[in-house]
Amino acid sequence: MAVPKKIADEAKKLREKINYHNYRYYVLDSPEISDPEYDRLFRRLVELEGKYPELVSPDSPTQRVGAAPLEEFGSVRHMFPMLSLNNAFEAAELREFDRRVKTFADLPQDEVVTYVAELKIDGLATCLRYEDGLLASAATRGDGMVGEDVTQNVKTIKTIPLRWLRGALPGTVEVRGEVYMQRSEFERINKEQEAKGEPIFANPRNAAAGSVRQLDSRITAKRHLNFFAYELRAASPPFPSHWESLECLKRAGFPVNPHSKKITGVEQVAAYCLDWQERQSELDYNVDGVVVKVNDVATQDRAGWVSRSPRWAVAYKFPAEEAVTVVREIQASVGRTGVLTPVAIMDPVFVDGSTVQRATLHNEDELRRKDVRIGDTVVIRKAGDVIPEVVRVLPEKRTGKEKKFTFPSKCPICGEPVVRPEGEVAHRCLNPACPAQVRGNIEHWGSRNALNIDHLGEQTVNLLVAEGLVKDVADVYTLTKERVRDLERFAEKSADNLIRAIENSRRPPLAKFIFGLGIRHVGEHVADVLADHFGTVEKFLQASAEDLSQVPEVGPVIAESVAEYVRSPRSRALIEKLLRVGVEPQPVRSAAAKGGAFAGKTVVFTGGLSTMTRQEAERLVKEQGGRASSSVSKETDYVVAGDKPGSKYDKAVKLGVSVLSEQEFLKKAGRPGH
DNA sequence: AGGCCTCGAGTTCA
DNA sequence: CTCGAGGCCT
Repeated sequence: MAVPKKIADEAKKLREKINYHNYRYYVLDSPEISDPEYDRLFRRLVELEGKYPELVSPDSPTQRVGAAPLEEFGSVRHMFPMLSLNNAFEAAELREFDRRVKTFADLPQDEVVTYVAELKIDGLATCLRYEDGLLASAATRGDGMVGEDVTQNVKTIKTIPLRWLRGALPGTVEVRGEVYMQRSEFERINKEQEAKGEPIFANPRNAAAGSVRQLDSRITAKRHLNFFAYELRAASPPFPSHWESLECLKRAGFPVNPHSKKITGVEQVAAYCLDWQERQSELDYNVDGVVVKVNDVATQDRAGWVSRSPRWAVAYKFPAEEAVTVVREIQASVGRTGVLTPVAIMDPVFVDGSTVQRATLHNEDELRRKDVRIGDTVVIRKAGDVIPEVVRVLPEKRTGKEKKFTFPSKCPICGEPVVRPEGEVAHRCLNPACPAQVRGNIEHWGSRNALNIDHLGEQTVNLLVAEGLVKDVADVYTLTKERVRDLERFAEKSADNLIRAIENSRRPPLAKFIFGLGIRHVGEHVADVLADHFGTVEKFLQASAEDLSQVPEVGPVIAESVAEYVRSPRSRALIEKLLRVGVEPQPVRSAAAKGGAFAGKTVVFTGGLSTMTRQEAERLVKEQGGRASSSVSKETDYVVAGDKPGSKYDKAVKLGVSVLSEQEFLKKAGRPGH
């Protein structure tokens, strides 16, 4: 049944009206009409949409109430990676930042730079994608490249425009900002949770995070989340300054933090930071610092990037919440490599959202520097919001009964001797058969970045090893459902899950296989490099120290460690056993053979890249069949000169090697405008 | 030789 | 996130 034109027009008008009043009410906090009037408009729209379901458009305000629960979140790739910022903890570091900006942007040191300072809201970084002004998707930060699709949930946030009110930019743009929960709302929700006998949230950030990651967006709708926009990104930068982007966002109807300020000169910036450090409690939301950005986009571009963070922005962090507790014991925990790590066991204390009881002391040197003793009263805080850290000892609380910790001379797990090798800080148990190492190796094999075997976590591994079912990683593949099911805590279903997860891991890419072996100095990255270089397990097993040191990024230490590993009868036996029980590492399909823009070519990068990290660029070269090297020689085919190229550029010119700009490189790789 | 950047390995709690 | 250490550039 076609919708009569008159009705369609009315619905459209209603949507626009409601969206406008929404904005007046929620963003500007100055409604033009009364609540009953608003409700009348809303009910009329619901009525029309009920009668003619085809009227429901994605930007209809009725879509904000939440939809049926999802099975799981999809994933969304960000147009531009969401990167992290360098931190500053005091004014001196802000001045240092200012100095670096000028150095790298080729400005005289007496130049006064204009910055934009914005409160750093303690919430969840979120990326909204708009297509021709219409909200298309919303994603969490995730790993910076790919986030979770939380569109349904974000639509319930009333201050986020489903369609730009005015000045919509054409094409695809990303609006980034922080989803947060006001303190008052947090308290309201916790009271509600308490009344329902449900667990309460530790802090507003956790409450916001929990609400955004609700599979049932109807629940999210009931938690009144909020949003501040702070970044606008499009294929080509739409404005010459950051401040103008913020103004555009405001015009479009986004809430932009009212305390954001354009500031001239680093001294004024420092004053702003210190001012808000004092006044943060005046706000109805938590802030953990101030973000400072160079205002002028051209200056930003000249200042460039260091690996994954921009040189033109910095996060000034307010001092973290601290707590005082007592160290009752210091334990040495043994990791999979045999390293003994001292861990302080403390009286439980509540800091920044959770109760903390343990904190790593890293190693002997660190422990000495901080001079932590058993019985000491210490100040602790969360490093980066999660990991507890001992900040300092309070020596005035000492009674004289405190005991210094001495590293055990025998491994606490297997009783074999512990040594601290010359020139290293780590204490090690050298016994490869030490249960801690055996368990650790199996756990590592199953871990997410190695063979990714679900359900093979710490608990399960402990049990399997204790029961004698598994002595090494190869034994994992001889497990049967019947044998697992007979274990305690394992019923039909969980046994099934485990066995299936193991079966799914039988054909890993060579790189994952090598990483999973847990060879010393071979982490994810080096494993990747080795797999690409050797291509098959057979070739890898024949590698000599000399072959290995030819591999870029592999120096003498890694070469020796790997050579030792592949020649050791113990590890050869293990690998043979793995192959025998049916693990088939997949040879690397040579990109060179497949052809590609850089087939058989060697590419070297110099200077900073603006649209991707060095690593990503190197991966791109590899995907296209080429090899990324780090030094220029006559074997080099291309040198890609980014921002501020170094001596490699000069060398390329001298040797007559072709030099590409970043844009030319991207074009060649088939990713123009990436 | 010294400095910078990246990588590896260990860690916490819910 | 932390520290330590390996590799490469200057």
